[in-house]
Amino acid sequence: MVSTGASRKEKAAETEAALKQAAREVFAERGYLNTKITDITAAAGRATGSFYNHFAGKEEILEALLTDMLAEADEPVLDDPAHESDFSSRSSIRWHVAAFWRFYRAHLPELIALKQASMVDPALGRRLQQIMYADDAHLADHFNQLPGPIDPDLHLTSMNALLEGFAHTWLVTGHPSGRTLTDDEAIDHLTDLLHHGLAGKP
Amino acid sequence: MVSTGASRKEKAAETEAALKQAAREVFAERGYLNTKITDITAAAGRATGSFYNHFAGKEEILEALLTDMLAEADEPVLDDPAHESDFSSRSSIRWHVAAFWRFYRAHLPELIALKQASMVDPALGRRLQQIMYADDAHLADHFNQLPGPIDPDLHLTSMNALLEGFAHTWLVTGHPSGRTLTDDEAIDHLTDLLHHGLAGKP
DNA sequence: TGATTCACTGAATCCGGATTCACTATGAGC
DNA sequence: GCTCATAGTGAATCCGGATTCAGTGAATCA
Repeated sequence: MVSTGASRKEKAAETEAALKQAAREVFAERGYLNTKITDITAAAGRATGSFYNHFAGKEEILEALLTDMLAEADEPVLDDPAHESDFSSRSSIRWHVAAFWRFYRAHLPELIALKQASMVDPALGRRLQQIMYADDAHLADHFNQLPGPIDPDLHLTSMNALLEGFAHTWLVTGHPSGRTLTDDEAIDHLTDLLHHGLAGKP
Repeated sequence: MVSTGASRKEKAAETEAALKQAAREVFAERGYLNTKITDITAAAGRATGSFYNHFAGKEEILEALLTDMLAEADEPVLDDPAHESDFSSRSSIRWHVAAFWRFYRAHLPELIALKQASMVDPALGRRLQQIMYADDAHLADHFNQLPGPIDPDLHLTSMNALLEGFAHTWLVTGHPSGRTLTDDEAIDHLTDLLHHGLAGKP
């Protein structure tokens, strides 16, 4: 089942890549907790035991996927260009929301898996989150630029809760009504809510 | 291990109650997915097999807990008295937030379990959510009273995401810093955010 | 009182899935 | 070409936990 005409290392790398890609697919399809090792190997077209030539277990392949994901992005979750470094204007809020939304959409499999794994094993979750949000501290600074008395801890957890929960509902589980959103609809809505609350544009 | 001097039905009811209470305790302590049937029976001081005299499995005891929870509350999640039936003023928003917060805090075990169960088994999740939020429709109506163009689906999922995610972080996993919040701090923060966005009180 | 039923009990059984490992095939080194 | 090292293979094994069930004793009923 392995393609031919490649060196040993090439083949090994190929298999590892196939396993990772297969893992992304099955994680997206049925979630992390519901996938068996054999689901991954089957999707990758390899034998069961082959998995263990590359990873110690499900946790490890998830870590590898998260590492890949972060390596691929310039900056972890919320990119932070100099020209959009605060939350005090609608456009800067929108910029952050859009960055989050695109990232979430592009990495559904990893983020679904991360969420499920964190849920079952809080210790693992903390470790993985630490990798993911290593630069939350940057964000906290930006909140300090907002007018009025601001509590960065509260604002940070609120934003995470809102963005992740909203994205999860619309991109992963799907809205009960079956309705779908365009990226712009979602981003605009979240931006408005963060900017001026339930009242919307003033 | 069963108390004496009771009729058969009384004893059975007593055992069932003990199992439910034990389930709440271990769900709160280690989560739904990580608890074994024997964890529940051990905590209840009963034998393993006793569990199956009352419930077909973990799913069923969770359903029973959710049913109890809802029966105990007058109205499901967000109570809705006539005098606070919209989201257009700060005080009405605060009222809803406070209702949610108290409910969440009072029913941590059930809500933790519900979240975990939903995560693994979307079909079960949908069924349970349907029980829980049967009256979401009421809320949607209230959003229509807000000024400006409002989209009830988006507002509803946003509020759920924000409130549940925030509550989960502070009441279940705990904030990474170890910091804790008083109920009023949490409720005020959420109210401000919903009312006027990141800018806080205008 | 004697017979019957019911809930409780916990050891035995069952089951799904993770992990291992003896074996095969092929590229690397000589 | 020959030997060694390595990745791949998948059936066998292992393991944790769910579920069962025959046995026990107390409440119910005649």
